[in-house]
Amino acid sequence: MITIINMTKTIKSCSCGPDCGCSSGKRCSSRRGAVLRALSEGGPHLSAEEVHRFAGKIRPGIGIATVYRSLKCLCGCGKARELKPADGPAVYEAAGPGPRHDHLVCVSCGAIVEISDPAMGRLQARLAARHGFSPSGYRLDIYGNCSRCAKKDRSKI
Amino acid sequence: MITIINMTKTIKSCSCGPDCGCSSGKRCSSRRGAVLRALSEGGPHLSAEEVHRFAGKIRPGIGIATVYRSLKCLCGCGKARELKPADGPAVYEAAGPGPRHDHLVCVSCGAIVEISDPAMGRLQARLAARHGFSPSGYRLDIYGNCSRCAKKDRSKI
DNA sequence: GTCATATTGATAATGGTTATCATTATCATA
DNA sequence: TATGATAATGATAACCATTATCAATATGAC
Repeated sequence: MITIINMTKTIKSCSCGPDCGCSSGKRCSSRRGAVLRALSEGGPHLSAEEVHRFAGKIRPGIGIATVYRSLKCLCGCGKARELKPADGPAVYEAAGPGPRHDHLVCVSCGAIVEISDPAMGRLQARLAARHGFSPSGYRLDIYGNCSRCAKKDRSKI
Repeated sequence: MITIINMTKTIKSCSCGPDCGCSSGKRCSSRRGAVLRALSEGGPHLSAEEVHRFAGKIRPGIGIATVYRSLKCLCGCGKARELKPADGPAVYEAAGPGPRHDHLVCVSCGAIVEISDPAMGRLQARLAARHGFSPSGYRLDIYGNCSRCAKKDRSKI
């Protein structure tokens, strides 16, 4: 099920900056702003739990349900992205208007390295077009061993 | 947490064919064989629940816990792959030795189209190498609207 | 200020997945 | 073939991330 953000209503004035998610036709909310700030300042990849902790420092008393709702809203309007690791809870990252990035995921130590390559965007668009698809986004995760873990493994043998 | 398949013990004889997952140093099991068969015959993308239903026809009485365990085992030894959609339960697909494929995911109707492109494998290897990564696999999901849903959207406007 | 309604926090409910445990099946060895 | 070690199994309880509910509150158009 895909949640379609309501676009029929537009806010005329906004007191919490242009980044709180309210530009998508929702009411302006200081909590959503706190969630977005937590997302962009708290680290590259935060679980909902971690976002909750961090947002609680910015806006004390914020509830975990609100964090989940805000994350969903922010993902819906493109200001955040959700990543689902093979195990553990979903993690989130702020998604600015800049170039998007992909992930190298180390299966040994769990490290996630963000990478960016323009060729990937081109290839993805080409693949989609070939199948009559109108792409809105993509996600590339490369699994393997990071250099440190690969070295560790070699020394064990 | 990564589950490392025990490789210290090797089975000398196997009565259920080379595809049951036991070649990874585990005991041979007819249920695991049934899960793998369900996976390859039941459809391109099955949830654990669906695998359970299908495997139950092959090997009646198989438990849901066994299905989860078998799926994990098969994923661990490369005979299956786990996909985590943005919502809903994880789905699984058989992963033969043939060329791997990527996914076009329609965000309107939920359809998943499998695509395959050798350029993707090359690009992925290049990206990993650039960061000292030893890649073991990757996953590319492209989100957007399939041709039918895109057409439907246009007719609405 | 007033009204309609989106948002919120607390918390119960949900549901996919995993852990537990007693029993059974598998396989190497004698 | 019998035996012992132990992996696999089924039933089900437990886990836990996420969602639904609901009454109270905050927001924004007028």
